[in-house]
Parts: sequence; structure tokens; C-alpha cells
Amino acid sequence: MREKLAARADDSTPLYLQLAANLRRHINDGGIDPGNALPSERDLMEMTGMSRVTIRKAIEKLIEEGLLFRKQGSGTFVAPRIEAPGSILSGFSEDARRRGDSPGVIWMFRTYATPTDEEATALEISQTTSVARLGRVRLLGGEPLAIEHAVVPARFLPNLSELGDSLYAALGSGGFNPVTGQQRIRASLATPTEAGIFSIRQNSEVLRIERLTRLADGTPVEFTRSAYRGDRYDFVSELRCPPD
Amino acid sequence: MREKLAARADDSTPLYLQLAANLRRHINDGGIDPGNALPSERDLMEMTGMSRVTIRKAIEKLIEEGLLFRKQGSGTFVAPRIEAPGSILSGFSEDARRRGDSPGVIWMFRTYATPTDEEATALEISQTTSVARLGRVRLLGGEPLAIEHAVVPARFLPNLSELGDSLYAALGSGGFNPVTGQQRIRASLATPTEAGIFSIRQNSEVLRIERLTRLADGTPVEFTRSAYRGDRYDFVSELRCPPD
DNA sequence: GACAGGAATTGGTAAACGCCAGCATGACCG
DNA sequence: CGGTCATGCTGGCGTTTACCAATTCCTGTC
Repeated sequence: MREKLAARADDSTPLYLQLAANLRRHINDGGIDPGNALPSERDLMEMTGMSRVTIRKAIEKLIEEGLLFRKQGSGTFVAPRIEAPGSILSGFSEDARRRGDSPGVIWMFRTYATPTDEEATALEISQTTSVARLGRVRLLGGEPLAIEHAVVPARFLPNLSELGDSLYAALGSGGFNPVTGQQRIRASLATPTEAGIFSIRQNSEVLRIERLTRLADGTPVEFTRSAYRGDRYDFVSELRCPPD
Repeated sequence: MREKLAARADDSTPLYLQLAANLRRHINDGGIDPGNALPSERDLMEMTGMSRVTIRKAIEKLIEEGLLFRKQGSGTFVAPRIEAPGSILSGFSEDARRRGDSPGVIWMFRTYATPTDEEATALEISQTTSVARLGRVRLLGGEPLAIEHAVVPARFLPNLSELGDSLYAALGSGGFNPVTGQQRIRASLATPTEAGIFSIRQNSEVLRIERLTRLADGTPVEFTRSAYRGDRYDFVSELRCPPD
């Protein structure tokens, strides 16, 4: 175990991140079963040669991820496995891939344009600012599952042609990673157009999701409205206790 | 400002929590506007007499809460205000109260019973284990908005009579605070019964939410199925970037 | 054998120190 | 006038040391 945890001298990434990664790997490999305890922080100190603060920082990271939990006076334990990935700012493609499904996309439109009143307000830009307008139909197993309409200020997406399936990947490569956001979910009935695309009856149920994501400094990045087939899609989300 | 941040000597709560609370109060009072920077960590050190680690721990807490964000080489800034609290494990009552609405509850049933097959599986208990079964209609502004059916192992709710409006408050007072959970949201159509309770047409849209919450060690605490009026309720949730 | 008490072990908080890495500003030079 | 480089700010990482608080377990006593 010692060797698995030790940091690489030639790696310049912070020690505590290396340790966290090593611990995570060791746990995922089945080195420690859920419910069982990690070595104590002081033991880890000796095993890795790192200071206790560093050990604790690594452990804290894994606790944030939900992989571990602590019990004062007792130890640090591997949390029970929870399979699902959660709704924590991941796009449709990432979601699907993680589930092992193969996502498909049909582009409906992908152009630069000017925002509507509502979109400009949401994105906190003027109505004359250029935006990228992205309309897609999401497929899962070959069937249409969702209709998405994303609006992004043009400066975050300088190259529409280079856009792959994942909007977030494109944003990230430009250094515009959204880190916070807000999402509004409601149940609704399919419009005739939607019913046509989904090949379902009119007035079938659909899940409407409206999402606004922001950079760390609060700048809105992406305003997306989607409709999901209600009979095929469950929106699953992890919950975490609120701070305090 | 110095005085507002200084810790109280007679208070035994950890220094960094006191500092975090003081900073939060100072910011909420408008002492620092969104977008503006906090004093540097080293300045705060001098102002409070605390060590830098303590300062950083306090700041990290507020960052977790989404109140601050850091920019290396530049400073620590107050994050732009986001009004909504999010879906981070809060109940209907808390949600409503935070929005300034007055929640109302009509109890449909509130008894001890045995779980169904599905419930027992979800809660990871045997079908012979006693559970509390709580059926409520949620009101907002006097109108029925949601129908909730919660199932909780009896040992977490020894006193059904003492149960107020908030299930989570009752669980918390027994030391059984749920800290993680999973939620499944889907769009669906109202059943005749639901349509009756909500006074809406049959086949109107409803939002169905199925929620399973757990203690830190993974023990399931609460399994709840709810139906919300689709035309009246938007499920709003905050997003956070995933770790790493 | 059951219980009370205490020691050892675990995580929790806090200090003081040092150095690194990104950023902004202003002085300097072309 | 404009670009560039140095400098001094910011947060980011890591070590050592110390003591507190909850838990566990063993030990001695009744």
C-alpha cells in the first residue's frame, strides 16, 4: 500500500491532490471496502512521509466528493457506494457516456444571431450583442429524447465549426468553464412540434428544463431551454447537505 | 471592521467558524459589495490576530457556500448574489419559508405501519420492520400544490405526535440528520385522485419526485414520493461544478 | 461477570514559518 | 508613445508543533 500512495517526485501537481488521487484509485480498486476504515491520519503520515495537514487536505477532498466520511474519535471510513453521477453541472453527453449509453445529436441549427429580450436579460447582455444559437435534438438508442436550445454569448464560442457534441467541452477549451448555475425544472405538455419530433401524442407529458450557467465571477455563460420526453427520461440528481 | 471580525473569547465554537459567521454577516450587511475584494488574507491575519490557516479555513467555508470566490494573484471577492437557495436537501417547508411564502399542510395520514416491497427495498430494511407513513397535502397560498407520501423507519421517528410541519426538523432533533440523498424527477400526468385534490383536469401535467435520503454512513432515512402541480410549481436547483 | 474508570487512539483546531505561482502595476527603455 | 520587464502584491502549497475532544478498549474493582 505504501507504494501505491507515495507521490511521484517528478510530478508537479500538488501533493495532496496526488495523495487524493492515489487513495481514490486504491479504494476504487477494492483496496478498502465500503464501511471499512482508512489507516489513521497519523499512520498515513508515516506511510507517505507527508505532513498531517497534507493528509487531511487530501481526505477532505475525497469527503467533498462523497467517497469518505469521518467520525471523530473513531476513524475515517469509505462511504457506501452510490452509483449515480448526479446533476452537478454535467451535460447530456457526459451524462449519457457515464451511463454507458451512446449519445447522438442532430443539429437543427447552429448560427450566430441576436438574442431575444428574454435571453438578453438572462445572459445579462444587450440585445445587440451577438450570440451563438444552438438547436439540437438529443438521441439515445437512436430515438429522440430531448430537444435543446442553447444560447451563448458569441465571445465564449468563437468557432462554431469546431463545436463537437459537447458544448461544455468547447466552452472549457476556451477557458470558459461554467462553475455555478441554476436550473428550473417543470412538468408540461408537448407542443405539436415537439410531439412530432418525439413521435408521441400531442399533450403527452414532457419535462422542461431551463438552465443558466455562470463563470466563477458570475458572468452568465449559457442559457438553455430543453424539453425531455416525460415517458422516457428521469432526471436524477444527487443531494448534499447544506453547509451549516 | 476590526471589531466586527474579532472572535469572542467566551465563545467555545471554533475560531474559523466564528470568523466565517462574522464575515458572512458583514457581507450581508452590505459591508462589501458583490464583485469587490475582501482584505487580503495577510491583512485579515493582522486585523483579527488569527493565523493564516484559520483565515483560510473560514474563507474556504464561505466559498463552499458560494458567497465568495478566489482569484489567485488577485484577491478574494464577494460572489454576485444569487437569490435562490437551491435543492440542496431542504424540505418543502424550509423552501417555502425562505421564499417568504407561508406553507400549509393538511395531514392525510400519519401512522406506523409496515413497508411495501418497494419501500423496504429502497430503505434497505426488512418488510417486517415498522415504518412511519406520512401522507400530506402541501398548500401554498391556501391552494393544494403537492401531495407527499413519506416513509421513514420507525426508529428515526419515535414520536409521531410531536411531528410538526417539517419532517427534517423532527429527524434532526433526534440526531438523524440526512446528509446525502438522491432524487428522481419526472414529468407525468395527473391521476384522477390527484386531479381531484388539485382541482385540475385529469391528464394535466404533474411533476413526480422520488427522493431517498441517507445518513452520513449511508443508512437510508426517508423515502418520499411526491406529486407537484405542473402548472404551479417549478423545481429550482442550484448547480455546482463537479470536484475536479 | 458486570460495571466504572482511565489510558490510548482517533479526528478537530490552531499557531508560526517558508516558499511557490499567478497577477497588476509602474518604471524603464526603445 | 508603446511595449516590456521587474517588483511587490495576491492566493496556493507544504511542514512542524501543540493541544483539544470524542471514541474505543482495556483494566481494575466490586
